[in-house]
Amino acid sequence: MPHEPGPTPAAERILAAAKALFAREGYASVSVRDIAEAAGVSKANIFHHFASKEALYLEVLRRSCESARALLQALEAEEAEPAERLRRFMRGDLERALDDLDGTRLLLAETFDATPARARALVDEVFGADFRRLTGIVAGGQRDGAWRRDIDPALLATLMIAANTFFTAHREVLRQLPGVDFAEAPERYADTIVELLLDGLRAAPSDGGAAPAPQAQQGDRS
Amino acid sequence: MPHEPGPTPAAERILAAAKALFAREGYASVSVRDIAEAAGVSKANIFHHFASKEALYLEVLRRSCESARALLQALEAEEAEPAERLRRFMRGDLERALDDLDGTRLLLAETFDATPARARALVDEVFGADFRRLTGIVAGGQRDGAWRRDIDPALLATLMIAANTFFTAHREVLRQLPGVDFAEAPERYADTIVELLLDGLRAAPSDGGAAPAPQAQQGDRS
DNA sequence: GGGGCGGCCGACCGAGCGGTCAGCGCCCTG
DNA sequence: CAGGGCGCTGACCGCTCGGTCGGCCGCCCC
Repeated sequence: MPHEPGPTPAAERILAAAKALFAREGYASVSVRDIAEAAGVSKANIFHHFASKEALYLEVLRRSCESARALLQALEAEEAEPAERLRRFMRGDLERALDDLDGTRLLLAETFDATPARARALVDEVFGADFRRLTGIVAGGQRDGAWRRDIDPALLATLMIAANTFFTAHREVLRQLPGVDFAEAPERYADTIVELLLDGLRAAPSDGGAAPAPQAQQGDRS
Repeated sequence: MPHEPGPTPAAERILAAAKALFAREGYASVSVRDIAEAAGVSKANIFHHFASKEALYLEVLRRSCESARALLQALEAEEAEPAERLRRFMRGDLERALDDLDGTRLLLAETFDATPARARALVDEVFGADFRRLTGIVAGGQRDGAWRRDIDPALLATLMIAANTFFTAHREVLRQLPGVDFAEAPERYADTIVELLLDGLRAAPSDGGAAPAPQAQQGDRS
């Protein structure tokens, strides 16, 4: 190529240092001086490449969003039966989250207690499409007749995402919890959960005193 | 009582304001001036009651820990069959988390990416006992013979906690996700998840190509 | 009624913050 | 080889940060 330098090497180092620091310490706890030192550049150079600390943060976030979205979309290109697709999604999603821990933590911190506008933006740009695909897999299994239809696909998708999010965000707690031996075995964690959910999904459509009926049996204790 | 004033009313207002601000904005983003203004006191008065900003934060955190632990222990005093105990735990835990949203967010932020020492302290003081109780309920159901024994009780407990944590921490995202109609119905969310897990638990001990066997079938793609 | 004491305040401090600016040197072009 | 632009820097700016200090004011005990 002729002369398409793109971001300077120094700019890349700034982005990398900023990503690590923002993910580990949080936006407000990191100073531009910290980032400059970690990247081995002068503070002024950071403002030469980025308009402000916030603009730098947003660029870091944008890249993390883009990479997460790309990896998520690359997941599961081939066709397979619904159970297998669920298994692959769960494994792949968790593996991706752990591979880019800093990026994942950035996104998690962003969705944690986000404003409605922020949440909508993140859903539209990053999570929405994959969540839809996940619910689509479940709905497909239900249409096949293999799975019960009284479980909301969105709820099952949420449960799977919740499991992976928890593993990623609170892994250190998992390591300390009594009786937990899977903190270092994410694949076993993912697989076991999917199998458990799959068995729940294959059960009969809930005859007992469960929570199937849309009637409001909801008694808030008043 | 004669003269046991305890914390001054102003000190209580400071604690309340600090809790709300720390929970919503994060420790580093909140200044002592912000807290003073929100509490309607002078900044100097804050340092009159608390040695430092960090000491104030720790006191807020200590109170939130204590209250969470007390409410969790109050859950489920009466005996019941395992399934019902699981149901009550799930509902109660989620209700408590949402009732004291600020306190819950404080704890969640603390466990998010915590250092090992911090994680251990929080497990020892707050979560450990309840996690043990939850795994105990599951193990009891397995001993009864009602539930399959190839599911790790700790994993099921983790999954339940993960579901509640996710609902609490990322509720705004839930509201924006396509096809999600339970963002405003925490009790339905909790109940449906428990029923799904219960059905998975009642299934046969996993004959297929599941993830039961302790053999390492783990192939990381290398 | 006088005195002490604890809750509380306004004013102030040094440090560190995000951000600016004039200028230096390298490299590419004419 | 002259010149201009760009990547980059050290020094500097105004401001806000967490924290301190001397003193006021009202209550309670003698």
